[in-house]
Amino acid sequence: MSPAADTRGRIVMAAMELFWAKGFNSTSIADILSRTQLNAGSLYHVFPGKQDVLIAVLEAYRDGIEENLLKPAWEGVDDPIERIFALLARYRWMILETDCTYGCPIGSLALELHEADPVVRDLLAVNFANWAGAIEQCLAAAGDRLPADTDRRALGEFVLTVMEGGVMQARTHRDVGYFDRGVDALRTHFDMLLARAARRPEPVQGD
Amino acid sequence: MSPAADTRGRIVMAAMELFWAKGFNSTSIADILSRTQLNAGSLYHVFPGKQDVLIAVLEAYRDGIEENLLKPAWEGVDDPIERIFALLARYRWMILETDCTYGCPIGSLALELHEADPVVRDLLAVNFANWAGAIEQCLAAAGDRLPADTDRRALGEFVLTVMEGGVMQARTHRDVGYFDRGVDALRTHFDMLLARAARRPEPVQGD
DNA sequence: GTCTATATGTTGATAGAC
DNA sequence: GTCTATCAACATATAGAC
Repeated sequence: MSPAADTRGRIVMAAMELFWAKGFNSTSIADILSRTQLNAGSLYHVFPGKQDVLIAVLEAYRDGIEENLLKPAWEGVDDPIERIFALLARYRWMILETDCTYGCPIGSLALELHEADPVVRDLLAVNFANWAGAIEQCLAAAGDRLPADTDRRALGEFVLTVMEGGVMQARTHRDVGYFDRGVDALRTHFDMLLARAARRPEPVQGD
Repeated sequence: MSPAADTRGRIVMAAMELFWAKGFNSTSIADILSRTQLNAGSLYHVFPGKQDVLIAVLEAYRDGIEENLLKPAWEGVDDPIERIFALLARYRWMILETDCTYGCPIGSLALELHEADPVVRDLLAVNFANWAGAIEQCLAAAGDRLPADTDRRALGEFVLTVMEGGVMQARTHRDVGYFDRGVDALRTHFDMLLARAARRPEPVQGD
């Protein structure tokens, strides 16, 4: 790996943590340099400006969702519906791990950057879409356990909504209970959907 | 009304709009002075610093929720369940009115301010709690139309979650559809709860 | 590619006359 | 209470030697 690639990687890693902990605007280039032990020249040799660091960070989230988020969350969980709640359990764990200061990095950036460049906004949107898309695949795998008229895309987005809203309220109140109650409500939602599908089974081919 | 009170009111109003449009960190004192046509001396005569302007803004949201948000949303809507969706419809209207750039001012500030002063955090929490509390009152008014074991506090928070998540995704994708699908899912949730309560009516006193 | 020094602008906040 | 002028700190980004 070339030295520049290493430098780039160190910057992206440090910026990822700093943007998550302090936000984009409150993170200075000096913060990134301090954490990476690099000099301004090195950073500006790799990135034209601060926004390009943000873009690289969002690309890293996009490219790492499978390996860094879904894979560890779904370790040993095969049932597609339970995978949804296993992912939410992982967020719960992160909330506890950070003393209820955890914020979803994508969600926080999405709300912090009010007049974001189209490239940045697209990357935020792609990150959301991939997250919800992963849930949607679980819902597809659940097949006819869900009612036939279930909008699986909408339900995937709904799970993302519950995560974001739960994380937001838990952080603001410094209390996981707000996240837990949201997940409980979502569990009730799924229970009712599954019960409805069980009461009115799908027409089987040949009926 | 004393001149200072007028000055204070103008600053709070301007800051409210600016924090909503640009965020707290990206709004400078100069922005506020420019919009209010005031000078630095006047602002710092009323407020010790920028954070105190934020506190005043959050207090204004807290004190205005009934008059500025709930009252207009519930004009002519009496059914407690429909009031919930009328409030969400008002958010939909704001999303459209802003070309899908609308962000909930409280939610945005809650995620932007990573290391907020306890006073600020409490005010954010109170704003959330009052919003969810207003929904909870609707749910209480719905009485036995909802299942007896329904956690009405949790469900009120859940409605807030759906609003925040829907607004967040709609803004990021610049597409109301994301908000609409979230509200639809919540409608399904309520329909299932109401149907469940109708199937298993509450034990009536004397049964 | 990396270093140091620095340009250039903006920030929140203050001083002191009126 | 309001005005103007200004401070000190910090921001992003650049220049040019090595």
